[in-house]
Amino acid sequence: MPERNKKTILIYDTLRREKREFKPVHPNEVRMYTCGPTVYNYIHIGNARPLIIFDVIRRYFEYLGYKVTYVQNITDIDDKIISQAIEESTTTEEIAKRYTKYFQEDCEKLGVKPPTHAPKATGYVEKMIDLIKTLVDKGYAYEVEGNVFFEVSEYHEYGRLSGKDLKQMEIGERVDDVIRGLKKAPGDFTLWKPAKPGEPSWESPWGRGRPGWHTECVVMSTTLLGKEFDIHTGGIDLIFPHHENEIAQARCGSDAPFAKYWMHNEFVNLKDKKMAKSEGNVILVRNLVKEYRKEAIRLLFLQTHYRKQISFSYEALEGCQSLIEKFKYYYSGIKKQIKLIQKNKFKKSEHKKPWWYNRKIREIDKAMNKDFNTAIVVSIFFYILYKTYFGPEEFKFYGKKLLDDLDSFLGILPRDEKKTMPFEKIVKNKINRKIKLRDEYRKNKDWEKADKIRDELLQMDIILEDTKNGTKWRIKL
RNA sequence: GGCGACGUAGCCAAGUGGCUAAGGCGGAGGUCUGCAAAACCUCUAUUCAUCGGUUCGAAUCCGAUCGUCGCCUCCA
Repeated sequence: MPERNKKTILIYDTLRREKREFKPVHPNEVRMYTCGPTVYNYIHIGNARPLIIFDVIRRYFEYLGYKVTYVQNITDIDDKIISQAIEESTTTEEIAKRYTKYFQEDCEKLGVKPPTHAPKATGYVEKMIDLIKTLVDKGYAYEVEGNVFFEVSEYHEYGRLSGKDLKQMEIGERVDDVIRGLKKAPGDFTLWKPAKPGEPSWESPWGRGRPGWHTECVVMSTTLLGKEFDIHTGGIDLIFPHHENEIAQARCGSDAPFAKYWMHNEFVNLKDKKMAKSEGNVILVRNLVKEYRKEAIRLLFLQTHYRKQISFSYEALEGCQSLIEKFKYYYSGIKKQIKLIQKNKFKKSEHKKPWWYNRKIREIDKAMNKDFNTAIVVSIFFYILYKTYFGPEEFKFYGKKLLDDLDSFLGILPRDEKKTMPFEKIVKNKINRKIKLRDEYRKNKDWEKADKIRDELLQMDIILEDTKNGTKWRIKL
């Protein structure tokens, strides 16, 4: 595919605070790492934003012809998992296993392509211990009573990513007083912590314990993607301390450059407050996908640039939903049109590229290559859809091709539903019987009874449309 | 207290120095229809939070003011 614009992609890099030209570490390859979930709970639509936006960016690179290796970790050992296990009176393994499954199901329901690798933290503990050992040996970390802390003042670039000056910072209130007493400086962060009796733990030079919060991402990203890889992504809240601490460990642990570009998405707000488990104002993906199509949810996020806050509202989502309904109408219309003209007079060779074909490709590239402006791409998508549907016959084929190409990374085109399930056949017959009955009433101009049937079906989310070719029905999306 | 982002129609949102300020949702009117639904056509910001400044020219640059949000603490 298009060699065309590979060299001109601009990515806003959080580290440098500017848009930088994307130059892959390995030619024609993109290696990306995203911080995945801690699996102790269901994900909400705030979590869905990075999943969707980085899925689109990943697929855009693939669309351009890059070989993409995409790694997203699963944090399956953590304080929150332990407390959730206690709450549900079960094991941490059980909790992690269950919520990993739920997470992957939710991703699928959002149309997110599975990552190339989905490593689990518990599979990399040995390597984490190695890294921590190295950091201790090099003098960047110190051990106190079974804890190992990273000594932030030893790394002179600490604070560069987040733009923080350690001296100006207020140190968190919630840090355990005991832990605080052990640290040399309040900003030092935990690399290894001793396990309490009954907690999952691993043997280490500092006694039985488990790794801190930030080491796993360093180890897994560099193991699977190399000491230097292209893009590291995550939510804006991860900049500090998580990503800052990753950089510190990676750079001090080896002379590796680590991630070349840092991308961060802005938040989803609900009533002007960020959506977060800690705020208690979450809307779960699990519930949302029952009512709304995944294409609508994706569209909602793609209509806004990823570095801008989104204020979530059902009103906006409803709007996306009805737009998806339109997409379906146009797209299946185009497919029917093509079938028809191919059956009649057209041969494949007679299909022509529309006059706007190359222009639109250029516009798409321009928008995407300028730090992934998906909002513009979506508007171009409308244009192509309308132009193809209403345009002349010879343009239909290439118009559709362009739509398919675009949708290979947007994922907003509703495809045909899955094959009919047996029980659906029964339902269909029932609906058809009702429609037949209603037709009788309509013939006799018994509008009251006819409308009653229509209302009944509407109650079941069945919308009737009286057309010249008889009554058609469709399911309310 | 330190650092950062944002404020464009009823709503979502693009545009960041120069053609009449994209696009979508919603709304209004029309065509069609038994009435609807769907579809199609038309309309829907003299103005970009406010006030100053720079400029031949600003939503776009600079300054001030007001407002909203985020990070500094587990969080996408």
